[in-house]
Amino acid sequence: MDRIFLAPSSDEVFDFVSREHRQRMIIVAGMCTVEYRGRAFSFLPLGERLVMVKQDGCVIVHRSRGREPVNWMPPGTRLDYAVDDQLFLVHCEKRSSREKMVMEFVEVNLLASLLLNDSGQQSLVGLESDMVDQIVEQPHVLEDGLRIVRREKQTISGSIDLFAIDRDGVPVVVEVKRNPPGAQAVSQLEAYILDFREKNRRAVVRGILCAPRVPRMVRTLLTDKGFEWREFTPIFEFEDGGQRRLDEFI
Amino acid sequence: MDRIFLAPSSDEVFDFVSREHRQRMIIVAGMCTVEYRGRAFSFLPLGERLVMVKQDGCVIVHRSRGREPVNWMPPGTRLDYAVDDQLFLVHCEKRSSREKMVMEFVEVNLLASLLLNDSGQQSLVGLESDMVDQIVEQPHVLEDGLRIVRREKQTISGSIDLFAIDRDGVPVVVEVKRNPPGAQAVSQLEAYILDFREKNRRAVVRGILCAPRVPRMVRTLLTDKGFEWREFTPIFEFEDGGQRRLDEFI
DNA sequence: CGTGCCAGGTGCCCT
DNA sequence: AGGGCACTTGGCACG
Repeated sequence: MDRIFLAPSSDEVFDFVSREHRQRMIIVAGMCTVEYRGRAFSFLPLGERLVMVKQDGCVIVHRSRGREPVNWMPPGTRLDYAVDDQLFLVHCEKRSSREKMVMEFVEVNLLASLLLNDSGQQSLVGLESDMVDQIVEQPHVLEDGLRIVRREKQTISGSIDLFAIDRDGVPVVVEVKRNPPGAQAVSQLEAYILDFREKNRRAVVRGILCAPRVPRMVRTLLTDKGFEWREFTPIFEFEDGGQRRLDEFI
Repeated sequence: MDRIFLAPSSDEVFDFVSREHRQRMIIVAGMCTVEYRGRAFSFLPLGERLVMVKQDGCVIVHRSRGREPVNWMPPGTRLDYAVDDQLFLVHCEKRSSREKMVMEFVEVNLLASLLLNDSGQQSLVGLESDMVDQIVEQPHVLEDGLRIVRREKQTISGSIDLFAIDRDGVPVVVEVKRNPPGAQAVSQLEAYILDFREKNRRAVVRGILCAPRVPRMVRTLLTDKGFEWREFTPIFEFEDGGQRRLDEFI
């Protein structure tokens, strides 16, 4: 099922990866250098890393710490393997995005291939879209009498999350943030509003920033610019019928 | 050096990880479910995945495709291993960020530990800061007679990349983007400008958006709002003395 | 600690 | 293919 080498020679590595490439996920751990040229330029001097080569052509280089790979290539990358002067070489190139990565292995400690049979779909709730869903279903969480007119309304300055009409018939632009917003969210809202007024001859329009928590600084900024804010923590439903707030920890 | 098990029993897995935990990076490949509760809620049904547990306490779950892990826990996560009813269980919890991940292994195909000796520093050029460096050194790439006054100037609406004075003594706000900017970058610039005028009694001030490429739509938006744009592709120098433009592919 | 912002961001969905 | 935007964004620098 799974195939493994411990401390293989460069030739053994070459034979192995040539046989397994794009058939299985390949794992190579060893002492190497990594050079990248494309969207930026980087060089990683000699050291021991773990490399994954997936069947979709993406390459991921991990160091001993951190969630993020130190180097990588996106899915669709073309790989060429070679042995030169006892070094095991991996040339990665993606022409469409014009980028390239080269790894030179001085030594390979672990070499393995895996066939991961994995077709299940991950369920995921608690995203901003779930939050918007809830506001659409129950607009009163923002304020009584609010009527949602449109979702994801396109404007020249970007798209706004919700466009609504309040109980007095005044249009309302609503920007929803799942995470505590910064000044940037206010700028975004302001741009929408200015744009709306521009296009509608200085019509009266309200702007609301909605998030589970709105930092004090942002509140001040909103108030200064004549906008409003709402704090709203959504409640999520699960397949088992349970409900849970996003800020509950279990 | 590196330690490996093929198709170990749950008890063997438990003994192995208990011994290696935080001593070496641990790799577990096998059939499992993954549940996450924290910043969101997710469930991944039974399937074969590759899991890395690093010494800094981060956990990374990879599927057969894609650069991104399907599940993960950040550095600093506390792990508990257990065997229950032939299942190998991994409980991951990070109290500071109130999140939790649970993996249940029905079967483990590959189990390994790695001691990655890796101390070298990665060099990386081509970032936005490198681009700003170049403008500071040679302001004429933006326009003749421009004098850079400040870098990373703080404003209430965020920080601006460069603050300068043009040949006529008019203040200039410069926003630098490494990647093609969107409408958001214009909003950001606009917020700075509005803020500046507010604080300086409607003083005359110019706004420039500088990027290697400025999309047509963004140009229009900038022009509408009375701002300017510059296209500027930086040239990077390497330790070997070579120079290269970021848009050159080799 | 939080706050702000870049990233070789990645991935998804839209036109 | 390109634009726009959320992300369990991650990571770092700074107050």
